[in-house]
Amino acid sequence: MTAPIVRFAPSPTGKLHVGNVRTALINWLFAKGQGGTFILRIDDTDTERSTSAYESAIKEDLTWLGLTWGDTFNQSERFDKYDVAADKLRDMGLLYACYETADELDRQRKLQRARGKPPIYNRASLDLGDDDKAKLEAEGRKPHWRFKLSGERIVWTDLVRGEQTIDTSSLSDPVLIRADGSYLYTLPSCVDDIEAAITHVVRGEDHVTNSGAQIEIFKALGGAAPAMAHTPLLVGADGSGLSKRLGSLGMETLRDGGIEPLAICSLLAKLGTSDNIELRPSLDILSDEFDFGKIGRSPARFDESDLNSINAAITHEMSFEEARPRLEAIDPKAANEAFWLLVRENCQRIEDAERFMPVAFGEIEPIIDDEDRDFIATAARLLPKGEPNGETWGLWTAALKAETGRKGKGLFMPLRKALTGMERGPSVGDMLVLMGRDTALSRLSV
RNA sequence: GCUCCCUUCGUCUAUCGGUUAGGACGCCAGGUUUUCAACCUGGAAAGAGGGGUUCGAUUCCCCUAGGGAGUGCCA
Repeated sequence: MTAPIVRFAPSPTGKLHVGNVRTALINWLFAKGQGGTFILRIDDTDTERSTSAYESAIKEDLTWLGLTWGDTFNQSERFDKYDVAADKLRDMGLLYACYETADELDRQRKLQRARGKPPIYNRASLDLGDDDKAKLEAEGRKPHWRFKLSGERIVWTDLVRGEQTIDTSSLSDPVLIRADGSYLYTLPSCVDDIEAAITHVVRGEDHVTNSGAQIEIFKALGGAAPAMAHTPLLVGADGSGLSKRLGSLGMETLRDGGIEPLAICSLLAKLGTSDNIELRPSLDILSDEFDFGKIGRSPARFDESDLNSINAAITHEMSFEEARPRLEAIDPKAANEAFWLLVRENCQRIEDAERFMPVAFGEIEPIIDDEDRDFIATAARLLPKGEPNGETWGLWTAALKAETGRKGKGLFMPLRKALTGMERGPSVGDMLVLMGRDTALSRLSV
């Protein structure tokens, strides 16, 4: 196969969330795995809703995720190209002026629906003569422009869904140009895909019917349609649509919540595929493992708790150097290698290390149960002299065991609770070294 | 309403008519002689329902139910 060229084409009308990111990721992994090119196209033909703030947020998020692009451009800078394509379609008689208002169309659709018929545009404007049009325009009406579908069945072999058939006679002729002269995404997308020599259009299955219409546009414009791959959409953990929760599933929210990019990519790359869902070492490995054939056809549930456990796996192995900047952001004192290596296994996110800061370097409220008071007093008395080191814990607990006869949980848990104020956490012996003898003694004072 | 797609353990899935229906995550139990984590061992856990076709259906067909998507002068 020749090297594929793919594109991710977000509209800068909002922020990236797990749904878009999955599409971006799949495109990226496919391109990378085949030695191809990943293009970032900003679909900002809707100048009303598009903002440069969203555009830079999207680029920032993609960069953070590691989804770098070989080329990027904005559709808003290419209107002249779209004009040429539109003229061509008009000359071919495939783009025709329509004069219905949005209200009229809405009424028609409701009527058709009420009769149990599919709400398809009736092509009334196709029959308008020049006189009719002149009259309507004299009334001040501006036309919008529709692409004339062939009415034939469009067939393609989808890389995910297999043989696909779209009956264009069951579709409305798509509006390509609004009454105000601006372009909808349909035509620019085809024009750009042809010019960028896109080999594979990879997007969510919400686009399958669009693809049917767009394949006709590709052909009309003289190009062959790219290969198509439509992936099932993600749904929430409860099986319902993801749309309600997009805010909490935005990249910004996840990043602020301490989620690592590789956790997101690992989950999104494997979810809904026949591969196991687990942390993978890198995007390169993920792209080596990527295959359209592994993607199932039913919607996969996106569960945030999976994200947390994959993130925990990253955190448990993260080196001090990697964690350092984020630890510094918590507290300069937290940027301590011994501390990090001790607590990381108890952290799901780097930021969870903050929880153990008071234990190592600050004040905590010791937990000493009444029945353990004598034991703790004994412990304080037997704490080896000098600053604690790697040997101290073993010597100390052995002495305590000999003196009190306690062992196992009864021996260790009271010490843990007194010294750390918690029932769970990192190794107490190592924590003892960090907190120092004076702090330990003060926590053991009954 | 109409069109398309989907439906196997809780979750992601394997199975190309004959399997003790497999794996992973999660869960439960035990172990590793402190907790958590990690690791090891074991365990519970599934073919939406109903009809066909067939010697034999999870697998093929139909119906029903449920879910997703489309049906925009959104993308």
